[in-house]
Amino acid sequence: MNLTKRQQEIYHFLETHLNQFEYPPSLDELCHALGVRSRGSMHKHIQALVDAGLLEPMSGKQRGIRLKNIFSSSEDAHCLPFLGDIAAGIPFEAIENAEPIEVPSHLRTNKPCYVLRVKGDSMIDAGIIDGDWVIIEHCHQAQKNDIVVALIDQQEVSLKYFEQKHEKIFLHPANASMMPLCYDSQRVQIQGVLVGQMRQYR
Amino acid sequence: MNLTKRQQEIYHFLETHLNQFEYPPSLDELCHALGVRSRGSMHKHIQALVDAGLLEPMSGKQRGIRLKNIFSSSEDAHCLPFLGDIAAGIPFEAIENAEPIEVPSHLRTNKPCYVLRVKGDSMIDAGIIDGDWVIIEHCHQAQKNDIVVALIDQQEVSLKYFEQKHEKIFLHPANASMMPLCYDSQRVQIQGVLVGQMRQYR
DNA sequence: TTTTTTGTTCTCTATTTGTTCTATAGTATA
DNA sequence: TATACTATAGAACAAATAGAGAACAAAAAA
Repeated sequence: MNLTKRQQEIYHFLETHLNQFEYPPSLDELCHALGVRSRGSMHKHIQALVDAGLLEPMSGKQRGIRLKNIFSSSEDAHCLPFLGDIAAGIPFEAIENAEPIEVPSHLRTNKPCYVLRVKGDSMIDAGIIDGDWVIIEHCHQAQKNDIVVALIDQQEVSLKYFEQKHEKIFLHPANASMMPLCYDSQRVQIQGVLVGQMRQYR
Repeated sequence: MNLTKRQQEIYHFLETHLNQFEYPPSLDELCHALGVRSRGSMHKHIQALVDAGLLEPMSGKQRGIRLKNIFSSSEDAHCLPFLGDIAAGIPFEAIENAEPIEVPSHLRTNKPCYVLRVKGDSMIDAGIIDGDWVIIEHCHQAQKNDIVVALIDQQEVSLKYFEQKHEKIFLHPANASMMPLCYDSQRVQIQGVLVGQMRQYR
């Protein structure tokens, strides 16, 4: 359903100013803010916005005007735990309280996965840049040329290409200005393998 | 049905300027914007565009001029139409049969969007590589530094940084080994702006 | 409880704006 | 020349939109 001019004005006002009120405004207060003298007229506009699915129904409650969250329909979508920045490391105990992030099914596997946010430019030549989300399959081993989340000396976490030669593990950045890292294998713990990546513009 | 010259002018104006109005213009306002003095004449043109399937029917509503949303068909909550490779261009007739692809809500806008698959390395320095999916908001104008889907001479389609200087449009690759392209603005048609990106490993 | 605030419904009026119609004029084509 | 198509102006009408204000009922506060 399309909004009329006045309805758009009012919705835009609510979008931008609703959070500036201490509590949601009454119809009279809205009238005053928008230069309308009739409460009944304002009520008609608000009701139209409710019918259009843009506001929650007030159902008689005083000061019951609320914006409807358009994207809240992601309730039943496939979500994974977002565990924060890669540099911060992964306290796996905190998965329970982790914020969920929506991930399309083709960017994950059917094994347990989680999401991290990339910090830094060490994988820039692989098209993974600062701020990207990466979807990681939670596992503890990898093959050559996998991109892995590696925990070094129980401290530092990073995203690198994986290679194992005998008792040495090489972690290759994808950045011409950085050198590969080499560790004894017992110092490196694999915390997962990269299976997907997402980026938001705007 | 073919459009007359005037109808094409008006449709092009609506494509590029409709979203610059706070709310859709009335016929009188359209007349003023396009230098026409008769509301009745404008109505006839708009009606022709409705009959041609390019605009939604106004059906008596005030300010009822809307571009027809080509993507409204199979709008599964979390899916967008996947229209194939970027190089292939966008045959908008084939949208009906387009395969749906799952896209998380935070990688799209609440305007009509579609998905393309990237071919080639022209945006590699922006972290967009061959085989990536890109989510494009369907619109017809852009700002400097937006990454756009541009149709050149009704033939070639590509993904580039957008810049407009007077009557010239510059399309900048993100690849040190490629040169920017420069065209007269009427040769370039914007088909959308990049709002999200996804990549699958494995 | 009583009082005040505030949402709801209603009627009436005015303004805005889409729709239809007639008339005029330019241009291309048979 | 006659005909068809396109474009424009402007008048008249009808529908959609917006607002005011009264009366009432539900909710919240005292």
